[in-house]
Amino acid sequence: MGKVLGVCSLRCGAGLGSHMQHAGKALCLGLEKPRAPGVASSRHLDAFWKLVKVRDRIERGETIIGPMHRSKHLTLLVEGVACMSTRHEDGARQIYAFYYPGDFLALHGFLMPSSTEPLEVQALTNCFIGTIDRNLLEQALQHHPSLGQSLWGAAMIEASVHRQRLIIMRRPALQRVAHLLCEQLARLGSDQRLIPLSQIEIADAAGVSVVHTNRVFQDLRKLGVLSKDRLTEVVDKQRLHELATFDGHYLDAGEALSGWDVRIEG
Amino acid sequence: MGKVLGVCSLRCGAGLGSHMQHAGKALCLGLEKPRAPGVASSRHLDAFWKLVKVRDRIERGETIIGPMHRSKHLTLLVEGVACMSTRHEDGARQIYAFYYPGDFLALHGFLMPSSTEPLEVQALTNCFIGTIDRNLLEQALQHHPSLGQSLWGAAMIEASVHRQRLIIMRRPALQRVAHLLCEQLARLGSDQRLIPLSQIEIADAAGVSVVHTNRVFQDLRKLGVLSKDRLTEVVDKQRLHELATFDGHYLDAGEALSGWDVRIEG
DNA sequence: CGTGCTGTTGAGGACGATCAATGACGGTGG
DNA sequence: CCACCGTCATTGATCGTCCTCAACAGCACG
Repeated sequence: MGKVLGVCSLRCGAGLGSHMQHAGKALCLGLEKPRAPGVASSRHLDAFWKLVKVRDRIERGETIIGPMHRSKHLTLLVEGVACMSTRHEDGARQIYAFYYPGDFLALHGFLMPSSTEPLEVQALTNCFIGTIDRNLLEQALQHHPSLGQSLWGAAMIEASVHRQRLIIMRRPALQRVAHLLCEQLARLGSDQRLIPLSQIEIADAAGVSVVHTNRVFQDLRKLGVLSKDRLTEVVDKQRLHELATFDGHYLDAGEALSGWDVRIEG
Repeated sequence: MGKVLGVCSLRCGAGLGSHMQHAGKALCLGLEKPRAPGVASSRHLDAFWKLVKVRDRIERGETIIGPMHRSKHLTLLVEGVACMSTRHEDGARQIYAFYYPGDFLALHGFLMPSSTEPLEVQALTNCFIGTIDRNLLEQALQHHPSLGQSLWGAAMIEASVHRQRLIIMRRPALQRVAHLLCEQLARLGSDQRLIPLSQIEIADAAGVSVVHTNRVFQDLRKLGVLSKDRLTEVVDKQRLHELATFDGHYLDAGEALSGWDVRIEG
């Protein structure tokens, strides 16, 4: 079996296939609409999408956005998988969030350019990223104020995800991993069962050692939740949700921020 | 460590005797001038402060803001100590943040009224709270746009605090507790050495059992960091910072959000 | 065919949870 | 003033989860 890495899915555009394949092959053939966490599709997004220009191809393992990044543009993941992380002083990697096609990268870093947090966005597979110039975004936001709501909503959801993770950090490793898997399924889309992450990456995000993560995987396989092969494939989503006591509401922006209008001054 | 302004903070004026004491006694005697992150000039804050009306006295242990709170007003802690928390299904309490006089309570809940997170703000001592009506706030924000930046900046700092806590959750208990104490010192102010929290509350926030928290306290006392009496009193702040590898930058709003303007529509 | 990354398995040990009981302190009512 | 009570702090003992170290197997890639 091929590696899981390199697989990405498209669930933004309606007609786009979301087939899984392996290793290093870039499969996303196009991306019609951006998908930020919590940003439901709307007519404004069409206008938004026109602002995006594909800028760069990023090799797997490279840093997309560095620690002291003061962005004059907003970065968007067009294709591939990435994560936001920091390094502990002992070298261990703390992963805060995974990003999939359509996600804004380090949104809070764009909204708060002066943040001194040593955050880093790293490509977990070969990626394509798009950028939106700050000036262009400014204009768009003036025409479509609700777009700003979406931006802020997405940032607030990032915070919700962090809070949620604080909760499960106090639970045993199996539930921690299970919850993380649930979250990825929810982010990836309804019919997605294959999670494009390695055990190492899941371990770094769940705060569990790689060895123990592997044992948890085996437990989950015995429970009939994960498939037997080397892939991270969920075969019993219902059971997984039960094990994790997962409630995906915290990922919904819903009508978040309704009534608010965000715009950019000069 | 420059300006450590705290989370969601409209902090008391500097000259005010806001000395805290141990569990049970709420001693903040007054609150004259608010202070908010990211706003150098205080003329906006004066206008802001006039909107606040003291509404209620909250008894220790009571809930200030319930889980499904859809606020038509913004709540502000005038006096006392409070915390934002959730309950685990087993009854354990997860504390996300402590609030001190001048802090906004559950700011994200105000910015995202539709959030379904079961968050709760609870009074840890007898408290006085103030409220700002949403309509009034709306008007004020239109006259003083930078206030909106402050609101959003404070919300983003809440997220930073959560992220930071995710980092230290992977470190041993002593450093976890030490870091939490550092954070409280930074939030309380420069000269404050007495932390108005019980070991139980610190345990619930640090994710350590109460028993083990007590043992950590004793270790910290042997290290000469905490005083010998039953109070949570820091006598060697420098050493505490070293133990925790604390860097308070993540609490700075700095010039966050400069260039942004937030206002409220209807 | 080596090299590197990921996944897998075993053994030993540390950290911290849990249970249980006691001490210290403040407040309350008799 | 004293007995009683509730909350918080403290201590000991036991046990489980999970980390660490170490080695090896499978697979992709040059």
